[in-house]
Amino acid sequence: MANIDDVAKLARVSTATVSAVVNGRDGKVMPRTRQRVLNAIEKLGYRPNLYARTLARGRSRLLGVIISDVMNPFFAEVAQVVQSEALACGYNVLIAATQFSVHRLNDAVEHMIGMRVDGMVVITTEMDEHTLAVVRRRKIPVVFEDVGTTDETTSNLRVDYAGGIYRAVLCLAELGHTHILFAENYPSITEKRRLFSIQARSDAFAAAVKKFSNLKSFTIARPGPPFQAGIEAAVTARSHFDFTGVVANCDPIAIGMLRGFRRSGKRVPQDISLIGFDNSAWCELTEPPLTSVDVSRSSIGTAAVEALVGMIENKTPGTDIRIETNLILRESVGRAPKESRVSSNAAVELRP
Amino acid sequence: MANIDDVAKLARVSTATVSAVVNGRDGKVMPRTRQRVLNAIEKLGYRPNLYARTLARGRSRLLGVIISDVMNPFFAEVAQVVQSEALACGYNVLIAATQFSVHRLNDAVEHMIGMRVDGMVVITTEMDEHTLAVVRRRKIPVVFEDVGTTDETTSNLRVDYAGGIYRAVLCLAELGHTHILFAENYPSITEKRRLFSIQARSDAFAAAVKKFSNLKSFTIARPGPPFQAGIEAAVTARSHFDFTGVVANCDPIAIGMLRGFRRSGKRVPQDISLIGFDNSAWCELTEPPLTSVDVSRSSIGTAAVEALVGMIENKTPGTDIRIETNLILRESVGRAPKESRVSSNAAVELRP
DNA sequence: CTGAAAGCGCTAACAC
DNA sequence: GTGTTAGCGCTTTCAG
Repeated sequence: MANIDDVAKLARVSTATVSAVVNGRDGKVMPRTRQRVLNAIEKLGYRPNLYARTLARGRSRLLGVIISDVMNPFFAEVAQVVQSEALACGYNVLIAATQFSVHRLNDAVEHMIGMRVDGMVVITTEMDEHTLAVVRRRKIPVVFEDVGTTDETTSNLRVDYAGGIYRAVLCLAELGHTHILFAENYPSITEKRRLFSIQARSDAFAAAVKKFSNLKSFTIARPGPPFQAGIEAAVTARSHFDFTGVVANCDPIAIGMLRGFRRSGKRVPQDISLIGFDNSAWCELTEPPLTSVDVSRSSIGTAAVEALVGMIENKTPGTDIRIETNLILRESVGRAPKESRVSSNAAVELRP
Repeated sequence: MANIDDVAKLARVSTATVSAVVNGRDGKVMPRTRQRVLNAIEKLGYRPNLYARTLARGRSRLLGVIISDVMNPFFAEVAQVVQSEALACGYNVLIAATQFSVHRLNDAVEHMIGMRVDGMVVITTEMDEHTLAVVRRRKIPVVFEDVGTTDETTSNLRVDYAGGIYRAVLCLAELGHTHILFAENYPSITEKRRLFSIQARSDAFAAAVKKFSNLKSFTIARPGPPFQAGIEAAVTARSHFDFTGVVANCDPIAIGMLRGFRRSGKRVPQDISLIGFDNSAWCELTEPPLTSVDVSRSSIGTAAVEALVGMIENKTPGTDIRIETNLILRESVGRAPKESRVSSNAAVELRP
């Protein structure tokens, strides 16, 4: 493949001139010369080698974004927004997915360091102290989501789970619901530990309910993938608890519950009001469309890039960045029905 | 940031030795020396500069994949599969999204050339002759989807739309449906041109129906985004055509129709059987779950990488690669109802 | 305005 | 086994 020397030779100029033309530092190049260079480039199909360029420049203007899974629309959208935002700031973006493996997280980080990224944003469900330490030590500006510490080169996105869940509960309360169920899942029978962001929602629910004196609350947790867990939760919960409002800790659970309720003859929203979490694209497609708590992916993306660029270019120290949440009203919520159902507290897996 | 010289100095060896250690060319390095080098690396936090490495090696072992949109699960999954498949073959992968813009397609291609990718797979809805020519001229191995030509360095993925649609029609016919509707959308009132892959499905439907002597078929096309178009199509179609089976040209349309039918009091599958196209994740979540034609994303990914690696490493000439499609049965299809509805052929936008 | 030349950090012969 | 060194292709002073 043709290189800068070939072009220089063909245009009968030096490589410096070619470089100037290629990088738009005109002004310093006579139009005639410039044209000769351009012709040579065209003729040879010359394209600068970006490795050589980056090496020579000593600066990558590259941002790394590490997410858990490209196929998850949440992560995909965040990556997307980071990318276009970064582009606007003159940075290119390198995307890596960990597939939820700590090992691949580590690989990704090492790769980004090798690529000399100027900064990175890590929005993953998994996290590794060691990996984190490596980044810290190098003082590479980095933005995490919901990770504890903050320092000179690390910022933190804090999603306002509490606010979102509170709004969901408030909404139900205002519609007259007094008995509210929180539905969640956990990985499997043997693995009950959950991600921080998932746990945070549980905690937020407990906290939200406390603020209302007249609310009775229940929690049901089922093992397995969220959609299945949701179906099961809907069926199980109805025979154990007395409730008319439900907050699910993610949309797939809510969608599963929608199916569970329908199959057991309960109508949403006439009999039961249902609220999901994440405001994913699915919410629009369900029947009825699902009310859900929105975590702005675009806020996450823009906030991350803003923080990153600040740390990179102005040495701004890392900060906590609050990410707002909002309740998006759709048709899955309605006034609480008049009559109440029989209550009974048998043994189901539930959380305090 | 520490470089190879720093490490060499600290370990009191030459850079060649450091390089040998870093690249696992042990055998040629005494364990003692090796250890010294490793210590130095650890102490300095040394990580090889990938740009310098690639430049020196003269080979990127990089594959580029260009898709239209990361947020679309179809593209995301293809990218995903290509990535892991490539990794298995010892290639890294660079992903770029065009957001359906020809301009960005071009940028992406230029960037990949700059990165000296060994080959690329381009699965986009948009396409540009000029861009294509640039790649051809450079003889960079490339895999396209549903693009006309094939040559020494370009292969083609051909999705078997005809087979998939045929199976859908066959399925309905076998269940006793004799009046079948094909539902599709087009960008907008002013822009009726559609993507090749979309048009191919229309054509496939027409062809499939011809194979059955007893089938009566209709087509309805509505402008706008598929989900909305689907809702509208369901409502409109029922007042104009007499049908019991529907094939939609993509899942969102089918999901929209599901809503449209429900709202107009028709039950799926009791009154109407409905089949989507793409077998997206949504199909599992609808009520009832949607029967759909599956285009194997993993086949696309693996086939693409296989073809690419063949062209790169063995100079295999480009070929056409057939991608199979399958009908995935779920609950949105059932036997045709006994009675038929009144028919009337008023003026709706339809396609031959 | 243009050219010569010194790196950027690493690899891979080729010596020793 | 280990060191020396000549590139890889581009950018960027610094002269002219």
